[in-house]
Amino acid sequence: MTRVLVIDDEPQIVRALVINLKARKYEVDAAHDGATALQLAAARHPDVVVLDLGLPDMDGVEVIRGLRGWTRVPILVLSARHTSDEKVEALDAGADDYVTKPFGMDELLARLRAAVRRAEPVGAGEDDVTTVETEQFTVDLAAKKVNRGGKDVRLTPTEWHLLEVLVRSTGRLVSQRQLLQEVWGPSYGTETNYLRVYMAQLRRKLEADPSHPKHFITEPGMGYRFEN
Amino acid sequence: MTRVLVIDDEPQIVRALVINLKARKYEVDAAHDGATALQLAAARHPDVVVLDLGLPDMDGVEVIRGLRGWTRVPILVLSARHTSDEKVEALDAGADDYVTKPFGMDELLARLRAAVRRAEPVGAGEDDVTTVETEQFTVDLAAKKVNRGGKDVRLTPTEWHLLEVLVRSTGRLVSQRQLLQEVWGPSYGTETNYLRVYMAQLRRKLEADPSHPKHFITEPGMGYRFEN
DNA sequence: GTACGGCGTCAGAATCCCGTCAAAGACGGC
DNA sequence: GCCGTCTTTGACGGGATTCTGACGCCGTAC
Repeated sequence: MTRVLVIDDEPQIVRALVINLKARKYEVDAAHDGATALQLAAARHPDVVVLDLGLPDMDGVEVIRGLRGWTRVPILVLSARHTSDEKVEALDAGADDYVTKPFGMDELLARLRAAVRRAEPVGAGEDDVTTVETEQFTVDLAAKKVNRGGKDVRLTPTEWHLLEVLVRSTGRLVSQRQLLQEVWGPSYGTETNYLRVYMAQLRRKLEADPSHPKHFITEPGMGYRFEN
Repeated sequence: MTRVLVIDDEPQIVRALVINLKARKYEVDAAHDGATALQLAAARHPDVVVLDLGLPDMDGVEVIRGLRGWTRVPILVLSARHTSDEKVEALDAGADDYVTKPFGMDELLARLRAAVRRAEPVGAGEDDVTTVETEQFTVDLAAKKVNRGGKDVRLTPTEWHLLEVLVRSTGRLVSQRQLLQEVWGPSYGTETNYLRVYMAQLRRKLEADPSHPKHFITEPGMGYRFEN
């Protein structure tokens, strides 16, 4: 699901955007000032940012610069200013698009889709690592492929999803609750038997010695960890 | 040097753009109709395209689709039409930005810079591939032709579009949702029966043994993959 | 030594997903 | 207005995937 960060200090605009975006199956975070926005962006890694330039605490262009310092996430600027200079400044600061208020919701959504589409196939913007290698096997996150000894390994959707979550935080412990919610959905959290079954599948398909795993480590009572 | 392709049938607009672009050290090609534009694009591989939708010989959106079949070059659309529908259609067809006439030259140039900047780090690789060959058949993305055993294969528009999307990300898994949204439009995403029907068509027309596909691989529950 | 909680394993049942086919509906050309 | 092509829709069978419960093992606490 695509995650959108909406930054605007006018509640009615935020409301309109949130409603429309959620109706179209986007995941939405909202901030009403620049400082919160930068924090949220760092914490949530949105796939696209919608930014109103008229914020109470800081200049909108500063927000753009703050984001561009560490991410290439598409930024779609909203503004009431129609002057050419404003647009040029925002675009040259790193914005991807500039829409003047009042705007048509259809158009905004289309521009949003365009921005997301452009960014997508490359590398999701945040992690540059698309392949992970171990002595036993290779995981290609972009192609969604696992190779072991020259042969592609077939994984079911659930197996793949679980592997993906673990590999994305290589070396770190991922709690059982977190795994369940990521793979099976937000309403799961206690069905640890699912994890046992699917971890066994993964180990059987990928570990050299499935009963003595080297990469898929169990942390009893806590969760699982992918070690490289 | 950045190469720009300008497509417009109004001489004075072309002149103004060419002068301004050349003054800023862009290399400029110009076309005054869609057919010439597509040829020029294939021959010269511009880094960015400025496209006026009002062309004498074909619909501007068709030009966008023609380009998008084989290249991800940024497309900046110019149009006198202000309606939301026009914009949405162009953007969803693959345009990157939409500027209504009359436009400010400063703004246009800023949007152009933004479009080029975005595309920069990616580029390099996949863009120049216009034909893909397998033992069974050859796909020419620019010419929109598929050849099998010396004969051209007739594909319907939908079949072609689906093939195009798959071939463009050869080796990578393309999710069902992504395929549906690319081929049928942004409002689709769950109609997987369409995919089943059209994948069957493609396999029947292109695979040596349609019931045991070598190139059009199904990843159950996830999507499809074109393997070469 | 024993009870208990957490984990791995296994196998059967229910469900989901895919490929296939055929027919109805929409569209465009003549 | 008719006809052919393309797209959409529905139904069906077979196979893969997911869910579920039972069982045994192991370490820890008492």
